[in-house]
Amino acid sequence: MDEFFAYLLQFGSLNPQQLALIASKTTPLVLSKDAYFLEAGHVSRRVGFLLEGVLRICYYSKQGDEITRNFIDEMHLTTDLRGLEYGLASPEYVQAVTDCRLLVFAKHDWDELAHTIVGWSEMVHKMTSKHLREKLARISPMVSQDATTRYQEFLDNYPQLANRIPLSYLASFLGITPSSLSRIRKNIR
Amino acid sequence: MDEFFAYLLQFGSLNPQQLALIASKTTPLVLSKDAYFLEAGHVSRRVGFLLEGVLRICYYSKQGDEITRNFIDEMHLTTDLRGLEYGLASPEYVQAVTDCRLLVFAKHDWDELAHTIVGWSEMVHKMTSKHLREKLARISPMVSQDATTRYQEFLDNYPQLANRIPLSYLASFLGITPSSLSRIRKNIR
DNA sequence: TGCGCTTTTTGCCAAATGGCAAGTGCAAGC
DNA sequence: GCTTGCACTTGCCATTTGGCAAAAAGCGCA
Repeated sequence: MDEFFAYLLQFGSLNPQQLALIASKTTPLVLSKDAYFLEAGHVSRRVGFLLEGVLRICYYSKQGDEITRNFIDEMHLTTDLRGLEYGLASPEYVQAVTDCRLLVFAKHDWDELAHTIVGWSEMVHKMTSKHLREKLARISPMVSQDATTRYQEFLDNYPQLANRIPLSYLASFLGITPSSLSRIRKNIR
Repeated sequence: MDEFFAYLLQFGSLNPQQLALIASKTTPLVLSKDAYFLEAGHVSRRVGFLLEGVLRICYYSKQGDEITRNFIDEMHLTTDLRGLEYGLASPEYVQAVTDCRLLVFAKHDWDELAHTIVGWSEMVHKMTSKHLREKLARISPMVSQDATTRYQEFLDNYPQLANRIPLSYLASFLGITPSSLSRIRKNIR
């Protein structure tokens, strides 16, 4: 829980009462490897904070290929804004890559905090936009880089992740085939 | 100005007085082709709404190559959130690809609207997150697609843009060389 | 331990893309 | 009409990456 408080306090100040209120709205959730936190076609009505483990976001392309679009690692929030803000079904899956522990808010509680905690929606705004900006900043350069550079940047961005993720997921995230990633790894050694 | 009002009203309701107040804070700005709306190293303290023309966001890679990261077309906002929200210098340029007409807010006025118009910061939040989510949704698939598919998706996403943008900028945006884009165009014909 | 399954590595060849340089086309200015 | 500059196209060849299949390695489980 302390880790979650530390995360929140990046985005504004909260007194102990407020932190306690926030904590009282969370439910612990354990996901086994390969279990889904969110399935495509469903409306996400919750917000998760990942205490331990790795999640991935994936979808199926028109050609039917499964594509891993993003990884979520410890101490980050995960939700589907389409569901949370607009009540729309998610086109993507959120799946546990390893066993995971999360703290989960129901949408209702998450939204209600805005009425109880002054500045809460401001903080949520900052979390959302920081999160989106960081994703964008990581993905944008990938378009103009070759596969080896993309892999090395991934290692820089997520040093603690590479050895916990199956090669096939990582290859898909990098936009290359598993064979190519395997060869790239060999060349780097 | 009506186009700008229509844009704003996507994100919440505003009465005529409020619209008039907002309008009174804008300054028209004309940019000639190739002029900069924002230069790397500077702190952006304004928000622009593009009435006419095309802008691009670009930067220089470590290798010194100029890379076009994004295009902004009519009826969209442009700013640098690092400057606006955190007072940080922009690492990127915002340059006019064609002659442009904009409406511009000074940061001070933009922020002040939050005190005068109930729900303004909420609206700004929605604009920001919608904008970021859309960019992300367009860029993400590009990583896993081949160059031809990326080009065709670009045509779908920005049908009115392709013929107004120099081939070299578009190639850079797509992460390929101008020669390759030229060949792709030939193959599609 | 040994079996069956999945994941990763490797080899072989084809296709896509890059690098570079020369050629073409078009528009502005003289 | 000619020249000049710039953007785009094309040709040639090297490199990267993909597709496919087989081999090897890892892993759970009886």
